[in-house]
Amino acid sequence: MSKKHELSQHMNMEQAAASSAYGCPHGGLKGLLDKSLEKIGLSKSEQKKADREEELVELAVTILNQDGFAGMSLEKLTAKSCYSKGTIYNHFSSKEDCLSALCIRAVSSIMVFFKRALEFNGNSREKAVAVHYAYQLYARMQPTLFMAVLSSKAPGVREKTSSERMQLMDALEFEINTFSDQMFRDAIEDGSLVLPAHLSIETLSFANWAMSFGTNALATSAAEAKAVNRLDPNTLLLQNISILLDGMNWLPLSKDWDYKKTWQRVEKEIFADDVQLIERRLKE
Amino acid sequence: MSKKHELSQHMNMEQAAASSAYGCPHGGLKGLLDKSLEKIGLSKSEQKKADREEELVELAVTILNQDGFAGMSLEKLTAKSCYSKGTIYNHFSSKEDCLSALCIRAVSSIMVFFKRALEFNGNSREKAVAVHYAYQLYARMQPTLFMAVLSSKAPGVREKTSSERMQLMDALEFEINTFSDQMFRDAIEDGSLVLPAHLSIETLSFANWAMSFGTNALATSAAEAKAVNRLDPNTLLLQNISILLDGMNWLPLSKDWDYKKTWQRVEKEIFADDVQLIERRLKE
DNA sequence: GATCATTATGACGAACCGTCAAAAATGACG
DNA sequence: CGTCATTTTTGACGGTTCGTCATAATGATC
Repeated sequence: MSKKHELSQHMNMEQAAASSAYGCPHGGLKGLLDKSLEKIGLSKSEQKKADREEELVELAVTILNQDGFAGMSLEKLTAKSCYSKGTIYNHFSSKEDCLSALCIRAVSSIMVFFKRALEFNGNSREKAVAVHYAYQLYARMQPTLFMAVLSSKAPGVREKTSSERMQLMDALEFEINTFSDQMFRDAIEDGSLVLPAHLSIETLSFANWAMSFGTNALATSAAEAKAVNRLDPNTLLLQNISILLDGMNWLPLSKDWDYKKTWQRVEKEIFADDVQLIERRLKE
Repeated sequence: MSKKHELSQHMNMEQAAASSAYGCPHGGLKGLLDKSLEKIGLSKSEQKKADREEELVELAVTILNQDGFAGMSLEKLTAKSCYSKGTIYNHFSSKEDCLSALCIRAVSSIMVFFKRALEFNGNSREKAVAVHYAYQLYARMQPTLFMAVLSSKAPGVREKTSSERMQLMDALEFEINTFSDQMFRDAIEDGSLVLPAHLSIETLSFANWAMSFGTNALATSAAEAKAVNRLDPNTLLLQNISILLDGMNWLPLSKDWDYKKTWQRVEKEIFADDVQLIERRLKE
């Protein structure tokens, strides 16, 4: 029996909508897309597989959001999808491999956010602030996925991840690194930052990342604990970053510039849509 | 059949040594300890249970270190211990509850480290540096446990943790918070730190924590990745913290004081034994 | 040593993992 | 078309882990 026939019984509207865009076993309107996609140099079967992987990752994200990190299982993914176990394992060599796929998706999204943030019109330190805003925004939009990225670095997960995916992962991380380094290079270039004695660009770049990551991770996972509750979550990261960048002597210093205004401008000028999305979700 | 009889067959020396100190079902030399322990106000049965819990947590830690986070299971704990499933579940209401117990153990150890660090002879900023050293040292000694503390904050884990353990956890976190805040109070007291405009002690304390946590977490879990590899792991945290504390204007600033020397003094004067332990472990 | 309360045991059903032989779909070629 | 080799899909299966619960063992009390 084909799982296809269960569609109308077991699928809710959301899922149906999601998968009809691609199509189960030999799905419907896909032919229309094929031509344009073949241009990229993928054979039909390769393209089909890529499409399905996209579909499965999407589905896995919804499971992750519903049932949390530990609740995510390939069994559930099999049940929710219209494919069978074997096919699922044809895409993901293991549960951990699937998790890594989710993380690649997450990091890619973050990178897109970062690039959007960079379009903010301001001085080099303001641009850095905008990038931090983007990071914090993503952490709030996708808390589980955000934390999952960290878990995916655990040895147990890495060991069970396919080597191709590992390469992709590493390449992405390298891209983010380069991106971060570049922000500091730009700042040195335009004179607003002078490399402190004994410190390299890499060191500053890492410190910057560590602070942002640490703040977001604690804010995300310790949200109910008192340590974080006592502080204003909206400007937590801004404050922490301001202290750090002041420590680097990145001009203009926070005493000479209203970065809170910058923060709000970023919110309104670049990420208004996404913020609205969060707020709408909170009301429900 | 009692599991006790399997001891000589299935237990290795290590485990046997560990459990003989307490004793399976109605273990041997325990009576000697009972009197002194009763003073604290626990009945024999309560004490016995507490002892066994201690033993189980110890055992769980070894499993965690061997098989990693995901590999830890109450099934394995049952197999390695000399008790049965029911008894194990009598101590831990679920796998997650057990994990929380491990984290409580971890945070307690960290707190002990912190207090030792505070005994360092130096100015207030040096003492803060010593505490960071302690944090980083623990993260290197118990990387899996260190990361597990974060995972235990996930909603899925908290939900399945017994309420008593949750309370203990929250109390511990509060203690660490208070401890951190106090460092800043002391610094303000002795005049080496002036509260910057619009910033509270809580804000500084949190920034300090976030930076330390972020650095250690990234260093621990991204050790194989290039981002961290390119930097010196031993002074990573010191550098990051130095920038941050400079940003707070905590005197003496890093340009006026050799904190690398402080760092090394802390290592030698307070944590020499533990560092040796790590290095010995690396050689094997 | 008879009685009752507490604790320990391991068999059990359910969920999940990852594998694999068999079935179905695909597509190349006459 | 029909044939047949290749590729993909399927779901049944063995193994592990979870958490529960009826039953058995233990211990306290009189």
